[in-house]
Amino acid sequence: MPELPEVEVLRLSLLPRILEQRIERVEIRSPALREPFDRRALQRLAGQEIAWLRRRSKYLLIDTRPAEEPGTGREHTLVIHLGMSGRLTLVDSAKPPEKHEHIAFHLRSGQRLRLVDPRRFGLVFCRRTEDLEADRKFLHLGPEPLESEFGGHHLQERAKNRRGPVKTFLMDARVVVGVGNIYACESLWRTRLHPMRSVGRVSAATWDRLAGNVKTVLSEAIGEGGTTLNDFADGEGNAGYFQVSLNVYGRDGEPCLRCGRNIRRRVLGGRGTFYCPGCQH
DNA sequence: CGTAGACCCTGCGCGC
DNA sequence: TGCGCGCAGGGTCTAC
Repeated sequence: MPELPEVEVLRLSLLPRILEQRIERVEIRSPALREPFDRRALQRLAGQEIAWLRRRSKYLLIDTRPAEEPGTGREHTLVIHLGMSGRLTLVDSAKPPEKHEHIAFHLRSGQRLRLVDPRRFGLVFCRRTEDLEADRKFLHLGPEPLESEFGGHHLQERAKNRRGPVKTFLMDARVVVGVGNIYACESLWRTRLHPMRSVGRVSAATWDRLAGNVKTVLSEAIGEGGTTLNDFADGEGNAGYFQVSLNVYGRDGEPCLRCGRNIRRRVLGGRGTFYCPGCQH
């Protein structure tokens, strides 16, 4: 479900609704997602209040602080990754749990923030806020694509001494974070760049255009509330609209909107890859 | 070191 | 209506 825009949309929708809320109780309903829940660490969030919401890569970061005695250095951060099928929504606490509801944070408002994730590729853990950056999950991540440090020059530098198709490269979180399968396909289409093109045979000008298109596609998707294919929803359960703006993803066999040739699908790095054989080179 | 492939898991839509 | 198959927006680990 979620690439960077979906997580950002979720962050923005949840922020005004849970900020300053006290977490009264942590309800762990399953033993594990992608990794086992650390119950003790997660239970430390009970009694904390939500200080801010951040996003790094496709991780949603919920910063908390002690509801009493603030500034004592006991700030914790709840880290949530939605995997492929995760949905994080705010519902009334009286509402009965849904199938695959693995964890819920009961708030003072009488609502609970719950994670529903059928495929269980998601991840939830808790860290001291000050230890977060050093965590293995974050240590080797590339820059945020919407920050100024990301651009054509960065891509070109990282492509040195590397081989392989440009699409796989673009989806490598050590190169740049947040670009998943949908937005990689869309960015390459806009750049007229073939997903199989070797990274060693991409010009500086093309790296520039690609980086620019990554920024454009992601920004537009955030503006449209994300892409809802099956199940994405923001914190209130609202679907996104960017799927109507998709130019190649999922359009296998349909004519290219730019040149009319039929869009093709092939598997690259184990993922369905959509491109136009007529105008992507 | 970088790269390719397997794997984790459930649900859905399709063809038969 | 039911069954089996292929497919799915992510990341990590292993073998080479």
